[in-house]
Amino acid sequence: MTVTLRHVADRAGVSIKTVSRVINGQGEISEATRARVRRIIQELDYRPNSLARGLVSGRSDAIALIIPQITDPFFPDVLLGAEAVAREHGYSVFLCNTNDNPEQELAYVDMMAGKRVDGVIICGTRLNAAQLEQVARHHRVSIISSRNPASAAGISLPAAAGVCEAASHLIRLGHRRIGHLGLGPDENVREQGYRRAMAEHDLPVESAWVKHVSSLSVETAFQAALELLEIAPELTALSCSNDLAAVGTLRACAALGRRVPDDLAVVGFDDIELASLVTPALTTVHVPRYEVGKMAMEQLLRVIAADGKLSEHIEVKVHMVVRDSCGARRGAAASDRDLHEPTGEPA
Amino acid sequence: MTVTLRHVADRAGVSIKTVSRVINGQGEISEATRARVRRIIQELDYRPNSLARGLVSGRSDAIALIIPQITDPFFPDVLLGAEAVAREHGYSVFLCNTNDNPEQELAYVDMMAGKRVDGVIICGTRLNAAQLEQVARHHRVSIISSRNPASAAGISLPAAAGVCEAASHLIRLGHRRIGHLGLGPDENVREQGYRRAMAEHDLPVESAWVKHVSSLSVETAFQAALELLEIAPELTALSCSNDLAAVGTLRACAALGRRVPDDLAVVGFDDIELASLVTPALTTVHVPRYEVGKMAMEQLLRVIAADGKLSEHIEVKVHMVVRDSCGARRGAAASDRDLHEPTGEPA
DNA sequence: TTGTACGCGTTATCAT
DNA sequence: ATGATAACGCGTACAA
Repeated sequence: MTVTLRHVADRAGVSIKTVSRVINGQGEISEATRARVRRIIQELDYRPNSLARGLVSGRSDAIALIIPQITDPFFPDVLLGAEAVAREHGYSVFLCNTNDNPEQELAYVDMMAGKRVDGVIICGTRLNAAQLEQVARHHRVSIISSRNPASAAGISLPAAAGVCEAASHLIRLGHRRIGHLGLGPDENVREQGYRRAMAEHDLPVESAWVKHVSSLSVETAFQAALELLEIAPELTALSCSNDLAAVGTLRACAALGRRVPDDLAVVGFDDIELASLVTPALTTVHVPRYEVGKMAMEQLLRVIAADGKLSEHIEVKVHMVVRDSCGARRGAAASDRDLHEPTGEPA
Repeated sequence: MTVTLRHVADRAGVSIKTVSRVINGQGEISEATRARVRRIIQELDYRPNSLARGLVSGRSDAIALIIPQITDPFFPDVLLGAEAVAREHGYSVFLCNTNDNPEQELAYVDMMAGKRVDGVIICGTRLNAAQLEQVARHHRVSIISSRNPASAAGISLPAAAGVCEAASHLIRLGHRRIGHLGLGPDENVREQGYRRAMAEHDLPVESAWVKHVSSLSVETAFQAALELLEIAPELTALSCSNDLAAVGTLRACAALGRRVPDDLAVVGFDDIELASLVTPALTTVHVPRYEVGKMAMEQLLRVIAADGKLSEHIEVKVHMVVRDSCGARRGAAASDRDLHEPTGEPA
């Protein structure tokens, strides 16, 4: 039923190798036969079978992108960047959404190994260091993380430094009782950034001030923030592991009647589009997500080209974006700072 | 380098067929050899090559999901639902992001045909009816759309009816000069819903009231709304093709100093999470996206099982969600309607 | 310039 | 219960 090289060759009265040649543009072929073969290919709507091709070439021209939650707006941007580069280079991408589940993540790694993907991008892994090392040893990977195994190539996000900067910002604004809301108890790089900022300023961190959630969504953060603010009403500021958590906190404050930033200052992380769309707009740390995805894929291409022998990390830069959720606003109207300036804006 | 059946067979002192049998759980195998083979497989970390498997079986256990923009929060949810079902059934999913570009969409369809995917889910296609028919004839597809080709199976979204309902809501609130902002000029199902509502109520639609954009994002909608409201300041309400467009409109109103809903009522479509997070919260039409993705994948499985001979559409239900952006708010505090009710909420 | 024959790793058909 | 062998569709030596 399905058209193969054989069919095209027979129909064109040539050998399959000749057809193969015109398809891959190799060797010298007479213009006449080339044209004829091309026509037959069109007529028969022939399409090379990637499976067969991959079987012999040992390459599948596919890569896997492993992420915890595509519904977190952080990841679609990363995906976009990675996919753009992948497509440019003829690669397709398998999307592997792990639902924040380490076991599902490992299962996907295995599955993708079976698919003989040429490489794997792991972003926002929920694996522990040992597991990640293990995966990196057996596969060609490009890891996007703030805790990259030394043995694996990838993109390094200065998350601890970023959160530290954000927390320091709160401290500079005069806050002393600052809490943290984030993933826990294991994935604590960001929390460490918060703790570092507190330590550097000789500020105590009460254990009740740190709240852990199992996944970062507006809803889970909303619940967690509600509990946190009940247990630790003395907090005047909250550092959140990402913007979704910060938005959940905003909602919790609204529900509790606490005004932001007056009654509670809030900082997020990631600078997803949502951060600038909520009220008050979030002060947060910008991560160039599209670039990160792009760089991760470029790095993966290098790993593939280097036959796996490459373990370089590239560190991206992040920077704070000050908006309204901490009360330290510099001029300008709240509504249009992050969009192009409209012409003739009325007062 | 890579471990094959052969290696396992040799090491276990059996034929490759025997190994194949224990892997696929076929035929009668003595417990002894089965155990031994299993052990060797573990030792060698053997993994069946899907490419080879697919070559002979004619199946790749992979499907393609084609979407215009993963950064539109509509699609991640659809993806999640589709992926969950896919994984349950042992399928992997290729993500094909077309960037709203019909040519890239067609290119992806071709590419995926080469990959010998077992089926394709097309969601939010930018192809015209003829192109879509064409694709549906040559591939096993499940199409998520509000304009499903009769010949193809899929999930049908009552977008026109939904927009009509939303626009009618505006009309019931007393609005007469209502505009529409959406994708154009081709993909106009939603616009038609708006026009139907206006027609049913004998209201005119000035050509200046309908604004087309080439893609639906906050940013493009912001620009478009700015222009629209300048050209047609007489509008008192705006029906938007989706929530992102509605949020862009909200931003434009903020920039122009027009209050929502007082100076302009706004309705969206999709009910993405963002809709309930902006201020004022959007009145919109809820689409059960996760369910849609799930159903689409289930439908695709049926198409595959039926050997492509299936063209049934399943229509999903949508419903209006009234929030604050039209001024027709029923009781309750704005902030917590869409999250679980907190205990002991202060006044 | 073009063709033949083999192998990629697996499943399936027959034997034994 | 197990094994030899032929496909699957394509690329690559090696010939011609």
